[in-house]
Amino acid sequence: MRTDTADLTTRSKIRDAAIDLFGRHGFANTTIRDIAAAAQVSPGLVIHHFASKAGLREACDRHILGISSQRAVEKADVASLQRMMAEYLSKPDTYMAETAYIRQAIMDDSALGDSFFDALVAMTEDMLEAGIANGSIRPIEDRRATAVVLATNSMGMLVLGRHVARSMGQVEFGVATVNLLGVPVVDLYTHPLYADDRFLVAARAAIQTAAETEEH
Amino acid sequence: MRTDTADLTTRSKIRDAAIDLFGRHGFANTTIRDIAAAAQVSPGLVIHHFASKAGLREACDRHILGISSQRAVEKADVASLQRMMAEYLSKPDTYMAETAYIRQAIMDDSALGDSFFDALVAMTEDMLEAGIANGSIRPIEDRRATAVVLATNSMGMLVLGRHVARSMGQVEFGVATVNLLGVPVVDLYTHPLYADDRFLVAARAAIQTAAETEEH
DNA sequence: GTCTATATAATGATAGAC
DNA sequence: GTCTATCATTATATAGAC
Repeated sequence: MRTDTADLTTRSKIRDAAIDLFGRHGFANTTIRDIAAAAQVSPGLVIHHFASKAGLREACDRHILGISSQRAVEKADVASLQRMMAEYLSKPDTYMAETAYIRQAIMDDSALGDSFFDALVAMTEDMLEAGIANGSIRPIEDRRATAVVLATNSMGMLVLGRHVARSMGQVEFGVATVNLLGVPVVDLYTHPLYADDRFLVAARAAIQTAAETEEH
Repeated sequence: MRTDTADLTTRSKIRDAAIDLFGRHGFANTTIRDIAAAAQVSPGLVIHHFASKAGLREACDRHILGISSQRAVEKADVASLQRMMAEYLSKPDTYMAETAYIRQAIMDDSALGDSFFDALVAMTEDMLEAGIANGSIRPIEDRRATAVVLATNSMGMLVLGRHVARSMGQVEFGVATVNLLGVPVVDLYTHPLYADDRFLVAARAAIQTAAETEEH
């Protein structure tokens, strides 16, 4: 029981087909002909509506940014993040194309990808501050850098989804993969990986040395 | 004082130019003409040596795989990994093209990218086992899944390097970025992020629920 | 708004001279 | 081995009919 694209305007039908194909195969590997075929219109009509392939991409970017920032209005705390995560995973069809498109935008040199990553870092930093304030998260020295690392870890899971799934013996990244990795991920943030601080001491020393070498 | 490409055969000069451009702009965004121009030869000669663009890519893949597996002969323990890391970071020019190429291979649907990621996971799992055995790493329940998560975190930093650098106010990912993030990364593996295990308990419960819903 | 037909450009690949 | 010239294909984009 899906609404599909029956009630959409032709313009948005083309745009949605483009989002789907750009997200699955990347911008460079997708042709206007592919998009026209998927939207069941002529190639000329695609240009008629969006002027150029670049214009079509911009329209896709704007649309994705719109529906996402609309969703980001919700509070950015851990609980709502988990709710969003669950929502995403429970309705793959709805969010799959959107997620894949964002993934490609982050891998390409795209302004949309930049703003998404930046937003994730900002959100992570806020959650860090809030968590430290309410005692659920340990006080962190370098909160900015830690937020960047945490955001990178999250986004890396999305970008590398194909590899992650394969490594866990799955055909594609999905609910099953998350069920396999969810606990190990949280476990790594709950119990230290290293038995003692020898690696941290070594890292501090290495960077100290690097800094001194830098300034002679 | 660089050796540059003066003493290389024309064939390898073309191949190196291809590795550079494929790594920087991706396979689909690089034309044979671009490569020919970079190698200062005619487009026809590129085809003469490699038969097709796909053939050229295979040659690049083989070459990268060759020099990397040659390097992987070295012991895969934490110390030599850190030495390799330092080596990479101290000689950017030498390894930059290679690293960028591997990064693209991992983002593309490429057999080379697959084997690299798989190798990283295997190496990580070995280091996990060894570290647990010698007491430097805490005993881990699901070692496979944890190795996948750790490998994803590492690889994510490489794939998302551009974003990481930008988030830390740098123009490109390099030694300076690593100096900023090295300690926070190791710190996260040394001290738990969460103050208690409430999130772990919640994650276990959520996955338990998901599993029960699955089987009704 | 939508289509067909076509112009124009870029690209991968071929052929043959040197 | 290397180049120039060219082909064949594919792509974006335009023009004009309906």
